Amino acid sequence: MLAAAETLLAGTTSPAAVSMDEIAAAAGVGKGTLFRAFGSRDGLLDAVFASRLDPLRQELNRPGSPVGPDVPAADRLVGVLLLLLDFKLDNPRLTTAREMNGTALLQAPHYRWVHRLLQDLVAKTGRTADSADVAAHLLLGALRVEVITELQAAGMTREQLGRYLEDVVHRLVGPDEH
Amino acid sequence: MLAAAETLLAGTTSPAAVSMDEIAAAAGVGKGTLFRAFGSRDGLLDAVFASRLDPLRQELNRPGSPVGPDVPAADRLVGVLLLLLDFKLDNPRLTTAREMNGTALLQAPHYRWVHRLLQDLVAKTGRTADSADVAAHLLLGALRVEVITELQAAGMTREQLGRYLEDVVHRLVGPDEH
DNA sequence: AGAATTACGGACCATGAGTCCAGATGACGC
DNA sequence: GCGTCATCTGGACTCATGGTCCGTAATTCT
Repeated sequence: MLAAAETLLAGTTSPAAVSMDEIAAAAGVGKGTLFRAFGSRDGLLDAVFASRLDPLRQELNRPGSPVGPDVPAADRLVGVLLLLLDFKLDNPRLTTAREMNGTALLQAPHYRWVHRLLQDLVAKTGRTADSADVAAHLLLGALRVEVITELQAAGMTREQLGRYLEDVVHRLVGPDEH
Repeated sequence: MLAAAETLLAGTTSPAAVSMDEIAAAAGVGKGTLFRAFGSRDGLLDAVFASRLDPLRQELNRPGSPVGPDVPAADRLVGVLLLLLDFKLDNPRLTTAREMNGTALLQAPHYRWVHRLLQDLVAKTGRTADSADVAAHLLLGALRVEVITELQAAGMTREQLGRYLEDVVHRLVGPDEH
């Protein structure tokens, strides 16, 4: 089912228009089964998302990786963000489906997870928890598909996007001043 | 009709659940009329938004106002953002209705308008047009209802939000470095 | 093998955006 | 004042979609 959903989402220009009926049909399964397994459309989307995000999670835990647990916070932060950028560039439809679907994005499990990670990393660069909280939201805001898409449409390349992201990080994560 | 829509939106905790039927009924008008006047749900929402935003627009054009056309860009920028913050704090439901309704927020007329304004102001503080474009998106990202709501829920007061916003501006709008 | 429990699928329901047309309302000429 | 024509209006209707429900099939247990 996850695979079917993923394929369908990737193959349309308007992921919001992919219905649960279609996904069920494509997965060769009844609608009831789909809902029993995932609870709701959001649940399904989250599950697809989680499965896609898994390699990234692994990479973050693998000691020795360029974004592994031992890397200094500042570098790791940049690394993670660039990885997320790549993820969004590689899975635009899926991300769109999740980010543009009305329901509270900030409550979604993967958002909370990434936010937490970023918050910790930012905090380690010398900011209070509160201020790191805010900064993490801002960094994630900078990565919204809508924004990225818009910038791409305006002619920015992947590399330029990466550079702009790094710039944002540097501006945003300096130590508190007051 | 605008007034009816506004009232209904303000009076519910889940603005997404306010239907066009309800609005039509509350306005004492047929659904057909509603759609003829605004084209679609989005159109109506935009219209309500625009009407609410009008005083703010006026203030921006009034010479002598603290955010008027003659104020130095850096100050004006902060002023405008604080005004927008106030607006969102004062109209949380309306803003939620518009920001959380799936359809491309960045294409909405008011978003484009504010973005343009911010971009110009940022550019005047010594950044290239491209970089100002990005910065403007980030600033608006910092003002998303979802984020603001979350921070409020975490216990931040209006004043703290204002201060955090100012901090973001200062971090974000310095001159380009590379 | 037969009973009991669980899982399945797709018909069914509820809701809400957007359409459409029969009739009301108003403008205009006589 | 009245008939005709054009325009506008309201709400019944269509259609799409998320989510539920239940008869039946599969599976497990004895």
